[in-house]
Amino acid sequence: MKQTEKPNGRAERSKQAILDATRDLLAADGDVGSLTVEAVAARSGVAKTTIYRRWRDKWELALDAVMIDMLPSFANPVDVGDTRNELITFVDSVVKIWSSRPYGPAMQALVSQISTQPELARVYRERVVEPRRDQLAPVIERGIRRGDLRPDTDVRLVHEFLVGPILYRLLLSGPPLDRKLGTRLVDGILEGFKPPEKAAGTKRRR
Amino acid sequence: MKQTEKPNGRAERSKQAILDATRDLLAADGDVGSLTVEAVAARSGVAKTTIYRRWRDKWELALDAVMIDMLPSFANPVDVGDTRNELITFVDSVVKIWSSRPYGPAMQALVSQISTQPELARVYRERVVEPRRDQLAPVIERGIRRGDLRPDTDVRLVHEFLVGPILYRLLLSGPPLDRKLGTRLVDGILEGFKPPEKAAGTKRRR
Amino acid sequence: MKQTEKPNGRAERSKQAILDATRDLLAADGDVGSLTVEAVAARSGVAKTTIYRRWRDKWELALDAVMIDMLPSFANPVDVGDTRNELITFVDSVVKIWSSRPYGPAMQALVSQISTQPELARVYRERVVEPRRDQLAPVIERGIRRGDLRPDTDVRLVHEFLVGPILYRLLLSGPPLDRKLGTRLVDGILEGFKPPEKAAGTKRRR
Amino acid sequence: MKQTEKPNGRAERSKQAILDATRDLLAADGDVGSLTVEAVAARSGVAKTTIYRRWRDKWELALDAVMIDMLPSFANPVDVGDTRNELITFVDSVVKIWSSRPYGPAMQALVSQISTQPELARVYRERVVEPRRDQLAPVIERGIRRGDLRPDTDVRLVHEFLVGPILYRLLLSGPPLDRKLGTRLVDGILEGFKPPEKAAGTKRRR
DNA sequence: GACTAAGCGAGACGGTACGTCGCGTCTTAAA
DNA sequence: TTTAAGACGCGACGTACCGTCTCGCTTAGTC
Repeated sequence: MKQTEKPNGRAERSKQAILDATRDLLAADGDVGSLTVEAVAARSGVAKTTIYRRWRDKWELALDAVMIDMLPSFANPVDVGDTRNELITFVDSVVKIWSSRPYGPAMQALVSQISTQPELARVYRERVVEPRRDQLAPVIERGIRRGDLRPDTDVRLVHEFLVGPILYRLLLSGPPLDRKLGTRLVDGILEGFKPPEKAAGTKRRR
Repeated sequence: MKQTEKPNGRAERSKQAILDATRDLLAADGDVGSLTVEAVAARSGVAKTTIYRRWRDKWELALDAVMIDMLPSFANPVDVGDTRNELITFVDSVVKIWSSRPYGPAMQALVSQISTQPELARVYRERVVEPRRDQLAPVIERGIRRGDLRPDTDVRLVHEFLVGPILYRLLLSGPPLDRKLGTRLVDGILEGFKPPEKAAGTKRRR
Repeated sequence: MKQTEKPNGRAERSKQAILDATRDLLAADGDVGSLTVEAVAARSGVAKTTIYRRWRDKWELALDAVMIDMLPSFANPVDVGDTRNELITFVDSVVKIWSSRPYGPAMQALVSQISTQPELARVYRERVVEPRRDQLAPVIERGIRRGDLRPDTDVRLVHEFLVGPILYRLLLSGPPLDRKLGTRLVDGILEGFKPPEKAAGTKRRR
Repeated sequence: MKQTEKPNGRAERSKQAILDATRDLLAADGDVGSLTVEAVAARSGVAKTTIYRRWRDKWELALDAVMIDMLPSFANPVDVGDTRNELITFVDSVVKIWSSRPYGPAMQALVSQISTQPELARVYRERVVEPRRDQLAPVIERGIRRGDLRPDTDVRLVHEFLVGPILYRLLLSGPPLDRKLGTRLVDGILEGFKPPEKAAGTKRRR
């Protein structure tokens, strides 16, 4: 049995120490500059070499550190018989994670690296984007079956409509991510912006 | 008269050389790392000192360089009598700028700095986010007057629904920014995802 | 019986493998840098631990490796009835060993460590310098008895006159160690540099 | 005028600080390990980069540091009408420099690098070996003219006879470099080791 | 038409962190 | 019990850019 797989072996212990130190540093302040491999090494009581043995550079480390406990915190929307509520559950979990430390600031700091380094992008898509879309898919399916959503509703498009605006606020457009944001987004895309009287008779253009 | 204000003085000439070099380096490859102050100095035939005299650091320089010719390229949607077309014009100009060099890659590279440094964020909002919202406002107003949009349509929300998903694709979710994207986004938010027969009788919740 | 003393025990076999690997690496190229403990371990198929069990550090190992087969290769000058020839035999064995691989390059690489670390210096003197002087002593004694050398000839001084210049060439002054070098050195110290007519009547100053 | 050539410019000041720190560290203890570029930087209040800008590695720096004030300290033997005294003057200056700090220990530490790195070897020969031989040449010439030395006396050989044994003691054979050493060496090579009565009638073999 | 001071090129500098290398120690599983 | 395998703490390496700092030279604008 390899050492790395042993639950409480030295390898595992130092790995945890590194990830903890990384999260601490990311949470300490939003400054990307605070996350240095040397600082992680110092804080975790681990040698720099040990860090580089496991992660190619500090961005891979940071992504790992934030993803590992970001993933389980996603609310998995269960069937509550109400599509709107299920969508709000989904979108609120996005708002919640990105408005909490260290995840919001970490995302701000990491996003340039993720979108720039193909390997990081691949990992992020595989481990975050796709799982989240897979969580949303059954909600959409149930919504269509219930008659709450158009039969041709595209999961990918809905996903982008729900997450994109939150990302835009987090990164560029500024206003804080407040509690009501999720509800407004869900209502926005459910109802659309055409006035009801006109919407009734409109043929959907695609 | 100060030299800086003279149209073709030494100061102005070197400023242009610096901005040009910056754009060249950003366009050369998507790698952020290629943009170093020393590289800019070398390529523009200017001393590093001269760069630091004008910009606090390379991120301010980079933001300046890309904003300066990004701004005039925004399509200003004119009144064509059709709200949907006007919205598509707006959103297509976002898709277009972010899918072209060096603006897309530059945005990917800069977004972490913008969202992390308050001063950069302020500048970006003042000079990009708000002007774009100001462009969108008359479109929304005309749409409401024409009866194409609900009377309570929120410009800010529509803006975020149109730009957010594009940003999400550019940075994280991956799929390329294609030509049909703008149309799909506009139709998505106009119609909403409720089926027509139900949407007709629904009371909007806000 | 301890394993270390068993002629073909595991201990003895790995010791030989380590020494062989060390010599190979030293011979491979003159570069000292090629001799790393990790390289020795890899090449000998032995764990680093096993090396450190036997040698304090790589310099002790290296010195051991080169001394072990350097020692028996010393020509032990036998009584051939001619002092000059016996001295040439002695000095030529020094020239020969230091102009061959890996001994010359190894000496160049090791000399700083030997002269710097007291323990290594002690070992080198006990196992190389003194045995060689002990080889030279009977040659000098026979030379004095035969009337070929002054009665007060100092073995230590002759030894240093014969070996020193060779070492100087090997390490610093540069010219290659050629075959005639031994003869020139022996003649140089036998005759001295005073002209014969004067030397005859000179009283030796000491 | 280049800054580097300015006698008290920043460049020159930091260069001196670096060389001083290097000598201090070399003198502090004979340990080679004490001479680290980082230690030199720390002690001299200079950035590591500044050191690497001028010297390829710590060995070039060390060689420079010791050579610079070793060279002027060489006693240049003047014509005192007595060849033996002039030779003793020469050889004593070698004994003296190598028995003083930091030059002796530094030489012990550096000799492996000098003899191993062709570039260092070239510098050492050009700046130390050859100048010293050039100092010895006129002594030999005068000695021949005076009839104190054989007409075919080879400067190179005499030089090696005088310096080699000292080097051998410094590095390997052990006994300290004492004050009488120079005299013994000069007498040794002047008289040779053949007994006077035999030496008179001997034909020199070369 | 010379004088002078601001702005500039050039590039060395102190500094921080990088990612790498090899040392010598320590842990673990298998022989 | 000893070994091979190899992770680890450590310390230094040499590099890359950062942003600051002289230093003369250029170059306008003033006298």
